[in-house]
Amino acid sequence: MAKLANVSAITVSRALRNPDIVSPALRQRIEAAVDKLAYVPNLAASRLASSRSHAVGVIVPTLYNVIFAEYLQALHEVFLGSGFQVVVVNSRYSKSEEEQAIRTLLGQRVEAIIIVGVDHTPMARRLLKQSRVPVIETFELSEDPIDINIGLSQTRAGFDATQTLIANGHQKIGFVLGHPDVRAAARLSGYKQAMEQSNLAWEGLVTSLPQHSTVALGAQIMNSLAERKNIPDAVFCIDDNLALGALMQCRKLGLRVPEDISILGFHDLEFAAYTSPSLSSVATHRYELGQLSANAAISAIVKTHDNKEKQIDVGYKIITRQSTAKSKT
Amino acid sequence: MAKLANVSAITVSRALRNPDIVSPALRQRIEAAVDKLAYVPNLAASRLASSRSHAVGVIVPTLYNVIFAEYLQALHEVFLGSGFQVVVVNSRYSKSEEEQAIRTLLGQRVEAIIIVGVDHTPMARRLLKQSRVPVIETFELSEDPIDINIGLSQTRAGFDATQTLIANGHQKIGFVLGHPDVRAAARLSGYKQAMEQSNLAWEGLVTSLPQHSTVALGAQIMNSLAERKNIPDAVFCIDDNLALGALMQCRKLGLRVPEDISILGFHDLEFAAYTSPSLSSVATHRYELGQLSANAAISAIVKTHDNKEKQIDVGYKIITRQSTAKSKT
DNA sequence: AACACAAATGACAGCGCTGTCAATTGGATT
DNA sequence: AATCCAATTGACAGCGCTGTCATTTGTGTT
Repeated sequence: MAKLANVSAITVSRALRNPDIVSPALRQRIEAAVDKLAYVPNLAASRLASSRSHAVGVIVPTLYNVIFAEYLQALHEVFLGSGFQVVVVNSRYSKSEEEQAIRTLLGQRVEAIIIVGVDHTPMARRLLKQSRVPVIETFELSEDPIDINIGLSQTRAGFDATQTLIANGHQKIGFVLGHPDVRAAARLSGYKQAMEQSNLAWEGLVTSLPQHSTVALGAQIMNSLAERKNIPDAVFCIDDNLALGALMQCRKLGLRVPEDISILGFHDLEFAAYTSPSLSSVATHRYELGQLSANAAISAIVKTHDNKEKQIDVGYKIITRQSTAKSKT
Repeated sequence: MAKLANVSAITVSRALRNPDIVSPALRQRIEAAVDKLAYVPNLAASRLASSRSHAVGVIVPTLYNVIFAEYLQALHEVFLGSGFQVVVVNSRYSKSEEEQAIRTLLGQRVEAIIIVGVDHTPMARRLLKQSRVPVIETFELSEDPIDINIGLSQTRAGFDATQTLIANGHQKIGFVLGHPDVRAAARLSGYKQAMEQSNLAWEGLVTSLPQHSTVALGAQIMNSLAERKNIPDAVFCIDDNLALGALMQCRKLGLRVPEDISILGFHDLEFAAYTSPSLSSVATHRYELGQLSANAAISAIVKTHDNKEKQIDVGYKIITRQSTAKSKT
């Protein structure tokens, strides 16, 4: 900054960070100079000198899924209101990229790290632990949280959802998913537990393709499912995108939903209530998850109290709409 | 870094940045120490000392829309491969937040700024110009680019799309949108031009609600549209989410698509081809946009050649599917 | 053995801010 | 008028790296 606009560097620093403590005269001169030069302070220098980054890091597996967009939205709202910059990094569902992302964030000396998932490389865990920054693991429940853990039991959600289908009298319940990330795998495992508990077979009823869950994939899978001799009488889709694709494909194939086949989604995305027929789903509370995570991070940073809860289960809620109904058999 | 692991700081720096130029013996000692301490270099210090941030800034209006997720995906792929960190900031469709975002990014001394849109506050323009970092404005075409501009004409896209509906024999063509951001407004303006050119009235045919475009909103608008005495025989929706909601609501209302009403979306989102009936739309090339932007940024940073193109029009493509058809009248 | 040259390592200063403490200024108080 | 105190302002050093140049070491050549 051209302190050639009359004053010492430190006064400029003060005027910019806390205008009130500088006299009006100087403040005005400084503001004029700042404006004239379109001066923007070097954050790297500021961070280095103050040893505060005023930044928090967030690691998500993808930006390509609305659930994380919603979650990030909530995080942003809380953090920006508190003067923190949010640094979002995408691990692309890879543990090694996640470890890399952690290094990047720690290198920036973020003041907290919020990370989706509870499975990390051993090195990633060490980095997080030794860094001594508050760590919040989210979306899942951990047996052994690094620090704070806010999530829901994906396995129980899969189990309970399957139970509702079984309770509706379905026996041949298909499970469809794309490339199984950790949370999808947990839901699948819940499904299998529920099936086994009711002495129902699941072998041959699980359809998985390596792509990420999309409407297109849902349509494609439903299409191949329909070519079999015995079509499932209910299908539990790993997320609502798959479910929507399945729903659409059923229409094309002349399969009636829910009369011929029940369809259950997951996540209760915004559109679920507005499809035709409307889509039953399992609501996960992304927004709340984001808010709780952000607030937990902030309390941990200012550590007013370390009576902080170490683990919060935000649960889930099964939403029954038109796409699932009692079996006619 | 505990150079208490035997060597000078500068050697650690070298070993970490360019292992090849350090002897195997030292390198090993250093790696061992780094591992032991879970040492992560302070990026702020590095950036300050080297006056390189190895970061590029991206400003998007929202994370809550897949088109930007797709776009960011492409940016990430190109930049991460080139060793740049991508810093994403969300302006939430606000010009003042955008200006703030620009300050944040310039403060971090990002080496290029990629920004969605071509309308900025005067101060934002000044900041960008005086900063001397390469600036890439995208998604729209600018009359007066700050630096590089890669986009498409939203107005022409709106115009041409409307033309195809007119060419199908439709006369009462509705236009529905949520809260009109700049690009939506441009498409609307294209629609009006096309209608006027064919001597068709558009007054009373434009329905706008202040929310962001969602499936829910599309259903809601279609519902209110259907309550009128004379329902439009075609509807141009500002994006595919609205169109999907409209499509679903038509089914609920017993309106046949396209027999009773044609529906045209925008952006050609992934699901458009898989709805039932499949959705006609206007393909915008987000992925290509992202790749071109990233590559333009990289060339500008290394400025191998400044024979760089200043403006690229990536165009759009009207995709006709089942939801639009010739009018029966 | 003497020399030249490349490779490996280190010393030093400085990037642009801010924490800390000292100096100055201008009333208010007695 | 002398004293005191709060409000302003500045001096200085240092945050943890890296650019630059100097020094040391090792190898090959004649």
